[in-house]
Amino acid sequence: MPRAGLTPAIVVERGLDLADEGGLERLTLAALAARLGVALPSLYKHVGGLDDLRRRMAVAATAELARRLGEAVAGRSGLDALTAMAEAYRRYAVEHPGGYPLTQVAPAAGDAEHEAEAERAASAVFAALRGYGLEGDDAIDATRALRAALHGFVLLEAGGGFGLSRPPGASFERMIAGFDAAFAAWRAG
Amino acid sequence: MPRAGLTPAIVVERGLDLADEGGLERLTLAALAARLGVALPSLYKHVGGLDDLRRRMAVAATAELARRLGEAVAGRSGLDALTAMAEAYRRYAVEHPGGYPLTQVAPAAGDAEHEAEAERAASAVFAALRGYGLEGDDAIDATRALRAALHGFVLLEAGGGFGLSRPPGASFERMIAGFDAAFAAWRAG
DNA sequence: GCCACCAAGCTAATGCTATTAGCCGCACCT
DNA sequence: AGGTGCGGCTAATAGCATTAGCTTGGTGGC
Repeated sequence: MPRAGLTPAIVVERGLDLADEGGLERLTLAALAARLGVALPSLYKHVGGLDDLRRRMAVAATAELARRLGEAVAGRSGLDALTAMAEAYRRYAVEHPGGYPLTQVAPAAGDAEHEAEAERAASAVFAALRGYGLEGDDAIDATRALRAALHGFVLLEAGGGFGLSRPPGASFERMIAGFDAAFAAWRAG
Repeated sequence: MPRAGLTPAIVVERGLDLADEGGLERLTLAALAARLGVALPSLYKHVGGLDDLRRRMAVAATAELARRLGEAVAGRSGLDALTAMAEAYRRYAVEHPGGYPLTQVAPAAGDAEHEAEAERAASAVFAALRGYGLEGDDAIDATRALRAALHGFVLLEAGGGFGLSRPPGASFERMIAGFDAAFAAWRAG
């Protein structure tokens, strides 16, 4: 019998595909093994189990999100940076409905690799606010509010939490414009 | 053997307790049956299965959230209403970490009971914005932004997504203040 | 070119989960 | 007191993750 030629990277990649297609609940070792044309236990030669697979997927997804966010804010500032970052954020979530939720699970304590990627992603959000001149607690509060709004928006959109009355993209743009104005006057908040 | 005296309501209630203690992943029919002092298949006399249990829990949790939000906005307006509603929202999420996520899953198509409760909760959020004089798409966008921020904030807080550097409550207050200012100037957004 | 080794695949077995089928007895209603 | 329905039970099935241990194919050393 010919070997399948799997590697941990391939397993993680196909796992992300599977999650994007059917949601994270459908990510099962059995389904993934079938997708890869391999018996279920064979996967254990490449990943440590379902939990380990999910962790690796989270690291990969977070790295990709961080990369896109970093690219979006590079060379931009103010509303321009904020808009580009937010659009990149939402686009990633729309394109990767299975991978996105993994980018927002907190890394396990001591998981340096995962923590580093999560930090990179959070830094890109933070960087989009650099032009607003916020410092200390102001900057922390602003970053938290922005992350919360982005996270909540894409989750509600993906979950069908918004009605069908108005395109989500329009509401998203308006929300970002609202944040731009709020950040400009943040110190008075 | 003495009867346990279960009802669907009791099963749902204990299920919510279980979810609040260990998270939604730990909500298993086996654990719930053990908690209720009953064999696993006995639960099927009261709920249709795991999916049905989760749906009933979602309805109950959403009803409770809607009740609290409705009470918070009653007799208040403007920033007062916004703050009270937001505090009630966050408090519910903190007190019911297992039940809260269920309040934000979209009802199945045709599930009138679930839809009605979800509508009640969304209406309470909407009602908190009444004092800002927003209409049409402006009101839709504002409600979506507020819901997104509330949802994202409590999820990130519960998931440990925020660092330990600053109390989340302070950031939450600041976020609400930011929304108050943003809604006051929303039409210009 | 052969051989030995290692890793990648496999089958088999275990235990946990949900679900269904079918049995039994308690408690209420007349 | 008796009948009946409902709420509990045990048994059986199927899907999942995980572990153990076997087999074989590809590759590097000689």
